[in-house]
Amino acid sequence: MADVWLSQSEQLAWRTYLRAHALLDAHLNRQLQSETQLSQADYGVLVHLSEAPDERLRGYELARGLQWEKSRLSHHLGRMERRGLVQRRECPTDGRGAFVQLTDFGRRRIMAAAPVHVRDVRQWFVDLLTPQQLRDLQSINDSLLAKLEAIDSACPGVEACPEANGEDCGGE
Amino acid sequence: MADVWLSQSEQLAWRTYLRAHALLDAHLNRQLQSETQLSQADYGVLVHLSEAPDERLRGYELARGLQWEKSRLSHHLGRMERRGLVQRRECPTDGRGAFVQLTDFGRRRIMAAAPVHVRDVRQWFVDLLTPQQLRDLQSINDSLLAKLEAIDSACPGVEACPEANGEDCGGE
DNA sequence: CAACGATGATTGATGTATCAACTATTCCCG
DNA sequence: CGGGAATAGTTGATACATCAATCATCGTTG
Repeated sequence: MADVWLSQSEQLAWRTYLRAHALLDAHLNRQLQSETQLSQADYGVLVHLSEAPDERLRGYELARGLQWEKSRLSHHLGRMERRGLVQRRECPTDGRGAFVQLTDFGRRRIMAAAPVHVRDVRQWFVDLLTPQQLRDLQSINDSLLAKLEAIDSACPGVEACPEANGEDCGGE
Repeated sequence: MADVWLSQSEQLAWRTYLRAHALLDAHLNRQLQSETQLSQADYGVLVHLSEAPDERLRGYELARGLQWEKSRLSHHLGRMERRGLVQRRECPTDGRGAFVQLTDFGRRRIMAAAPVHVRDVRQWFVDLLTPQQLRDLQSINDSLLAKLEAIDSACPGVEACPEANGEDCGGE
C-alpha cells in the first residue's frame, strides 16, 4: 500500500539479482572479447546471419531478431563492416533497403567463436546451477517475461517499444 | 567434451534469462530516465552517497560499493559534477585521493527519484512474482553469485592467470 | 632519507547505446 | 495519377563503458 519501499527480503532479492547478472555479463563479455575479438553484440549479429538463408538478412529482420533499435543496428553494422565481418548489399526488390551479408571472414570468426562462448555460458551459468535450480529459473523467468511482454503491448504510454538486447543463440 | 553445445532446456533457460533481464532493464532505465532525468548509474551513485556518513565517500569506496572500475567512476563523476549532482573535494588526510560529496541538488534529486524507482521495481519485478518465486530467485542468485565471486577471486584478471607468459608480453 | 612499489585517481582513445532528426522509397487510398 | 502515411535505413549528438597509459602521493624498506 503505502509500500513506498521494498521489504528487506524484496530488496535483497532485487539486489542479488542485479549483482549476479552484472557479474555474469561482465565475465562473458570480457572473455568473449579477449578470446575472439568479438563483443556479445557482434556475436548476436553473426549468429543470426549465419543461420539465415544465404547468410544474409534485411536490416529490419536483423533488428527484429536481435530486438535492437534500427539506429543501433545501423551504427553497429557500420563498425562491423569496417572490420570486414559483414557487407551491405543493395536490395534489388526494394530501393530503400539493403541486405546484410555475412562475409567469409565473418563466417570463420563466428564458427571459431561459438564453441568458446558456449563453453563460457556453461562454465559461468549452467554448470554453477543444479538441474533443479535451472528448471526453477527457467520457469520463473518465463512467467516474468510473459508478464513483462503483456504489459509492454498493453501499455500505450510507451511508444517506440522495441528494446532490450537479446543475444546469444549458442547453437544446439 | 561432447558438450560443445547446450541442451535444449539449457539453452532455453539461458535465453529466457537473458531476455527477461534485458526487457526489465530497458524498462527501468527508460522509465527512470524519463521521469527523473537520472540513469540507473546516476541512481546507484546517489544512493550510495546518500547512505554514507556525511553524504560523502572516497572514490575507491564508491567504486567498491558499485563494483565499478575506477576509470568508469571517474568519467561518470565528471559528468555528474557538471550537472551539479555531486562535488569533488580534497581529502585532507590523503593527498592522492578525494571525497565525493552529495550536493543539496543531488540530495533533492535522489529523494525525489527513489519512490519512483521503487515503484517501478515493484511494478516490473516484485509484483510480477509470487512470494515463493521471489524466494527461489533469491536463493538461486545467491548461490550463483557466491560461485561467480569464488571463481573471480581464484582467477584474478583474465591475463594474470598462471601459465601463458613467455614473459615477453609486449616487452619492448 | 632515497629508491621503489603500491595505491587513488585522472585522461584519452575507442567502442557502444540511445534519441531525435533526416532521406528516400514504397504503399495505399481517393 | 497524386499526395500523404508508413517503412527502411542513415546520421549526428550525447551519454556511457572499457582499456591502457599516466600521474602524484603514500608506505616501506634498505
